[in-house]
Amino acid sequence: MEAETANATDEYGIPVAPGLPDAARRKRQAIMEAAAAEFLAEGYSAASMDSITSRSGVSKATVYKHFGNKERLFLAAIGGILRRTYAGLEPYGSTIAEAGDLRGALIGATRDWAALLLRPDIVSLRRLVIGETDRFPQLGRLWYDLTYDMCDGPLTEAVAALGRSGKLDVPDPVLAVRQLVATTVGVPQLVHTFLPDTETDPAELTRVVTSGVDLFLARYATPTDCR
Amino acid sequence: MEAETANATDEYGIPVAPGLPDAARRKRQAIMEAAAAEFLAEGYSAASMDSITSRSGVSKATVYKHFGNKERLFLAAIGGILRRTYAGLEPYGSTIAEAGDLRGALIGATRDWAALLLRPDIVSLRRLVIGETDRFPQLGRLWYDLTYDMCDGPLTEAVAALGRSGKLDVPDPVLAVRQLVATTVGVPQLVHTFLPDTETDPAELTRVVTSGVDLFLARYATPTDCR
DNA sequence: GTCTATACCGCGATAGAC
DNA sequence: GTCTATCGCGGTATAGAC
Repeated sequence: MEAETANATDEYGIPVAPGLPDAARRKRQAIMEAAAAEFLAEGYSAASMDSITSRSGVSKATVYKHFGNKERLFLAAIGGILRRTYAGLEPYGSTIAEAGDLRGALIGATRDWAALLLRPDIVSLRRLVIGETDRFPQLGRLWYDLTYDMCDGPLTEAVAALGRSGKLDVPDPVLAVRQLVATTVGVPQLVHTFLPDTETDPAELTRVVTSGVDLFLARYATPTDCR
Repeated sequence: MEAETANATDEYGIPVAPGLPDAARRKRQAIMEAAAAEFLAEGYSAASMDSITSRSGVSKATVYKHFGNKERLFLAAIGGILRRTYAGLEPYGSTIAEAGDLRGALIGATRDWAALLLRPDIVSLRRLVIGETDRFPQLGRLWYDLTYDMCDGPLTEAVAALGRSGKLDVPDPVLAVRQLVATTVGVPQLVHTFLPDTETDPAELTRVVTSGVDLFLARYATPTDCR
């Protein structure tokens, strides 16, 4: 049996910090930040615990006291970044069901969401999670769930509500939202995923997202007139 | 200056085999296959040259004679798989412009393309390429170009032709095809990317792809009647 | 809890005989 | 071209003093 300090995990199997003295907490935080930078730059296997140690300014033994081994440090660092990235966000779609201008609201929400996912640091984080999904399925599941909770879920809720009130004609709200996200966010994201130096300027992003929303509405909007 | 045998590359910077004796070619092939299996299972950094050596049944020195170093072996093995995977395929979309049943042709083409990209070995290969794109941008570029040449390019050609002949109303054929691919292939692909043990049965795939094609046609098909 | 010093191993790559 | 044997480095993880 090992010390519980190094073994507490959440429902994804990602390490969490129990109650600790203040000085220890600050060091733990420094280690996590150094680890995140190293893992993002090098990937899991190529990252070195020595490098993380010197980046964080503590000794190697301290790193191992806190996290036990490299795998747990990886999960704590990347899982932490993931959580922090999404923690400050307003769930998208929460205001869409009540919006007077549905088309404008959809464009705004998907553009914001796309702008976040196209940020270079998020693109790199996403590449890392995808690349390590075979070894660390918890991270893939965490990414998927966070994305669902912050984006697809609320949007599905809103689309279903609009369906009930007759403003949209959506036989399958879940699928419809996945299509909406794919035609808006997914289109530029595919390029950024494979071509590292791609940049999408805001005007082009707006154009793509707008076209995607119009595609969505052409199929799912309730016909209002016919001339 | 090193021997040219170990340094010939194609336009992506991926090693290619020059003219070699037959026995050497067979060993080279065995090394490439062992390397592909090892890299796919372990990723680049965690893969071991010793393991590749013993898998392939030749000595380590022979591996280095043929490929020079680990990076070049990785590029040759993964680039080779990529090329071989796509080499036997009929480019999608080539028959779409002339098809009598446009909707059926689009459903067939996107379903076939999706079925290929959802194969577990292709999903793993894609994860590997994405995960190593920062370190090996040639592979990301190669994947992107192959995908374009086999799928998006021909489809764009067909859609543009259908636009010229008045059967579709597409102001931007390039964007329209990216949207079509996103709503069909991209929707199930996203799940498979992050959740390793996902399976999509053929009926569900057909349902998703059909819905995506109908979404596409709702916006871009030329209106025929209005009741 | 934190440090320094180190054990121990597997890695990529090479030398030299054949 | 191919082999066996080995080098030297950097990896994760730990022991023991404070």
